[in-house]
Amino acid sequence: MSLKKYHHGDLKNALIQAGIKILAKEGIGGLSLRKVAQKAGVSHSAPYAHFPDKQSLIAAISTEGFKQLYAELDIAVSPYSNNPRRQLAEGAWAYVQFAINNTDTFNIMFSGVLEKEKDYPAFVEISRKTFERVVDVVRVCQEAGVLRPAPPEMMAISVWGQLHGIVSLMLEGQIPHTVLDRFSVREIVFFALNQLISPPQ
Amino acid sequence: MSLKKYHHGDLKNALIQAGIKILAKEGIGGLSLRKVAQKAGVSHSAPYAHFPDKQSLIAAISTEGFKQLYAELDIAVSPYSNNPRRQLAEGAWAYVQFAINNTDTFNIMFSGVLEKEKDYPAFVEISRKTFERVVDVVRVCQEAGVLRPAPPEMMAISVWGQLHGIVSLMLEGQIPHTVLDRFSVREIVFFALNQLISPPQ
DNA sequence: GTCCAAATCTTGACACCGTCAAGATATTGT
DNA sequence: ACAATATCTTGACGGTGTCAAGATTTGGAC
Repeated sequence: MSLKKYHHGDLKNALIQAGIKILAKEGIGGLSLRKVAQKAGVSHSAPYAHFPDKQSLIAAISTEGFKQLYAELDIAVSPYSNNPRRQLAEGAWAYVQFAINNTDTFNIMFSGVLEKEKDYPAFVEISRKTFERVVDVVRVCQEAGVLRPAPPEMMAISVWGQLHGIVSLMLEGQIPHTVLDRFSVREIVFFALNQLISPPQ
Repeated sequence: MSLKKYHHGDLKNALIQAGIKILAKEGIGGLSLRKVAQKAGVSHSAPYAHFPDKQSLIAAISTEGFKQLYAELDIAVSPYSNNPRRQLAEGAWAYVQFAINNTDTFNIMFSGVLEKEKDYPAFVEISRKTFERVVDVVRVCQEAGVLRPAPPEMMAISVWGQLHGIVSLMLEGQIPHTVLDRFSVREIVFFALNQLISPPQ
């Protein structure tokens, strides 16, 4: 945590950043501890001073991804705190954008690459916090009649699940091109979201 | 394709079956070509006579998974061809059951493990066929007024995405236990699905 | 039936990987 | 100043995907 440099400086963060870059450039398959170490300019087993194993580095990268996702959701949503419908739409679109613009990070966060998430408190915490944020938006929407009355967590899972499912299938190439030729991603996403939303007025 | 045995017998299928077993027992992390070869009783590079690389074996396993998923969907849906609402419900639940009962196969099929799906025609074909089946069910539901009028492919993506997203988040441990304590998986799934369905009558 | 080309499988090697042990080096607290 | 600790290096281990070379089996042409 100190700003002062010793052997390397803040190697722990350097490793995380190197990992994020490699992930973005070469995908999950190209992400190895040894490559991360090399990119940070240290020997192949230097990372073991900061991470007990590869899973732990992956957990740190995933946690960073969640922090970024949370931040982007917050930025998208905050300006419209008095317009629940708009807030939901902007948040939803921000989620989709994040997934598309950070495919591999998104995959590492949500695709079973991290095997025992509950072992990593920071990951659990930011993931819980993100879900709470979604629940809050959903609750406001319900109070404004934009979403139907129901337990807000339940409705939040419907909304989040809807977005998450569609964008996952899209990234996986499971949406046939016969569909993608006729409709834009935006149309698909908002058509689905609108199924959950009560008609205006 | 011949039923006759030569060196091993139908090694290609034996490798796929061995892979499926290892996948179910040890997860994706435990799936290696060498282990698959050993389980099939051949040397470590025998698989290269049938699969150009590991991705290709994974594609074959994924394809097998899709065939099973298609079969289970079909079995669940067929008995109710004159009851669209029931058909949708049974199909949806079958999808969720498949994901829960075959976590790792499901992950290999949908979680970016297979990197260039379009290179594997059999995979593309069964995946397309499965989507078409969903579209058919959706279309019937629309004609019966169970689902709202819209381009059927669009509505199919909404339904499939909804289910896929919820079950993915669940498998990933992203649904907080505070929610899982209060609601069963069945309640969560059908609450979400009901958001998409027009009220009866 | 014989023989040859192709398919199938084995052996051995290579570079890369995650991980660990032993030791070197720098930092921190006393 | 020194001892305890954190950090990093070197070197090793078994496991991995992949390839090349060669052995073995098969199926078809004659």
